[in-house]
Amino acid sequence: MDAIDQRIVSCLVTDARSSYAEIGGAVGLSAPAVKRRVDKLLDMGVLRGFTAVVDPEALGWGTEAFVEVHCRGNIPPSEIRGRLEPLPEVVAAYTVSGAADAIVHLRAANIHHLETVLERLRGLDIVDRTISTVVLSTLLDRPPTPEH
Amino acid sequence: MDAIDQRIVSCLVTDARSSYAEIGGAVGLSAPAVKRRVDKLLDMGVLRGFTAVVDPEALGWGTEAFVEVHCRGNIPPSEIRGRLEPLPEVVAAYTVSGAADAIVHLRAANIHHLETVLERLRGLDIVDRTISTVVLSTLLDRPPTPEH
DNA sequence: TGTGAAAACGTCCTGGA
DNA sequence: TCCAGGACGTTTTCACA
Repeated sequence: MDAIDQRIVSCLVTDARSSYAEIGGAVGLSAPAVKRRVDKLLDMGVLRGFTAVVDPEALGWGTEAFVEVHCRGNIPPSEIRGRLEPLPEVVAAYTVSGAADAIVHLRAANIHHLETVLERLRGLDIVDRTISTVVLSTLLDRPPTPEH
Repeated sequence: MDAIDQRIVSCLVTDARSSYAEIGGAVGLSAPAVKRRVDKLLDMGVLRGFTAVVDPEALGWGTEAFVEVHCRGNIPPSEIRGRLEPLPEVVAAYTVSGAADAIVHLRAANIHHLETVLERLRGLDIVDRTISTVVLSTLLDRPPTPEH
């Protein structure tokens, strides 16, 4: 993972469908050399894959919320994960420091759908109570880059 | 935006570097037909682009936090955005309902780096106070899919 | 790591349902 | 209007130096 690898990752984060020749031109390497490095980065797990960036609004996921989840008793993270994974509206979830056991990032079609999801979340027997924060607008959303 | 478009988007979310022929095989269309639909989806803004999924740990961004930001007085969202955008450690930011003016998602190299970033955040003249929640582990992290 | 060749792919254009 | 098929230039992907 040297400086050239970092620049290759930057290129792919900017556009995952750019050709090896293009990337090579940007970093000063031939296309096969770039491919070998990309394969290695995938193998090492630095690159996990390539995905399309979609507009959630256009797909009918216009409403977002962050939910602090407080669990009953001592629930291991794997248990929380197992309960959240079947809910398609959960796009991300974290265990956190502080009073809450987890922060859950939800995406729903609208406020009504969000309410239904929150009810299902509260209905889980591991969940004691939840504190919801509805997202009004997204100010910023960008992928992490290799350079600081 | 019909059922075939949704499946094309799903394919691209799963692997943004798959070929048009591969996608065509999955959805029952020829490669040129898939390309035309992808071009249209890009044009409509449903697809915003294609990016590499990187492992933040591998890039030296091992520490994450969510920060509730409370501003002084009435600050418009565009002003908040403008102040957060220059900070590379801010990976996402939202205006939200409730007492806080914004929720900021931070990524830092380590706890010490995180502390520095929090200080810079608190140093902004628009910021009154902040409440930080450090992420201990990521339970789930997945892109939004077209189907419910 | 770069070079070169073969196979696969992207990207047009044209005909047909 | 939207799709399949074909042609041509490009890219991927290998072997070898």
